[in-house]
Amino acid sequence: MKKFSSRYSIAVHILSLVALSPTSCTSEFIAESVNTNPVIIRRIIGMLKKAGLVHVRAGTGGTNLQKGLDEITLLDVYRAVEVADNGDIFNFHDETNPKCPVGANIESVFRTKMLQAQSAMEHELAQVTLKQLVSELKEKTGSI
Amino acid sequence: MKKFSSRYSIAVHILSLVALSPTSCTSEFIAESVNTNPVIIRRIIGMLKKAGLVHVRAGTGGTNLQKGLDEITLLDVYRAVEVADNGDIFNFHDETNPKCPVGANIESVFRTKMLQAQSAMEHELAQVTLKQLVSELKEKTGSI
DNA sequence: TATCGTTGTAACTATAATGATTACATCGAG
DNA sequence: CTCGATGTAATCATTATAGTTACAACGATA
Repeated sequence: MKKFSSRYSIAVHILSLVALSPTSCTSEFIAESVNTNPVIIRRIIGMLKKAGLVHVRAGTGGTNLQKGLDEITLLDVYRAVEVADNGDIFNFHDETNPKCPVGANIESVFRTKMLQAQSAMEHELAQVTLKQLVSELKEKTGSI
Repeated sequence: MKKFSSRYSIAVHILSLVALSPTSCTSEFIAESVNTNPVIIRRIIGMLKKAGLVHVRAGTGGTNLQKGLDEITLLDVYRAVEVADNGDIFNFHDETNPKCPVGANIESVFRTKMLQAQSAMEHELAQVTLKQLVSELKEKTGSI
């Protein structure tokens, strides 16, 4: 089955690194920690920038948080890099047969349930701030 | 972003149709309601069969529920047609740099949060039985 | 037993998202 | 002006999905 892209985990990685790093974070530097290509990093940073989560110094280089660590939740990051047009994570088979009573009405009934499930997931993501995450990260690493 | 496949909505459609239809449901018949190819239907029915949700009469044709309507939840259907190997819906960027304190530990911290979010979603799906869904469907259609 | 409709699958195609990479224009401090 | 960094387009390989054709196997029944 298709999962969420790894963009999300990379985005969280980037933000954690930016939060913890005393030095300026270039895409090259971040790419080394993530172990991927700098362009991948720049693309994701572009999304985070568009969402107002980070500020990037073009030309001279370097990324910084634009909000406090406790003002950014995992839901914010999720929405910045994963969410499609309408935000739904479930697909529906369009164009069911309108002549069939089931085909004509199943989608709206099913969609309601799916939106509830998605809300539950997003609610959970909204509970976790980057501050918490980074704090747990610090515990794991001892200190940085 | 990539969403869940429409297999899930088709699977629910199939089960609702089988539950409501007084006549035997062939893949041809179901395909007409869903408005797709019979092979698509047979493929999904194959997954539902493997999960023990339906019984199929090969040769003579026709699909029936193998459990009571109130014994099948949306989570059961979800797992039958959508769940990958380990069941996780989130991807992680593997092979982060182990020399970087963040790269070495971010995944395990992040994964914990993601599994909580996924659990919340699945818990919501587990609350809805096909019986409820079909009952709401009946209300919508007046009667079938 | 032979027939006929149905299921179960394999094989193939088109489409789309992802992740990686190269290339290059643009930015901005020194 | 120069140099390093960002922003972004273009390309490629890989993978999942959805649809389609084709056909073997099944099983009731005439």
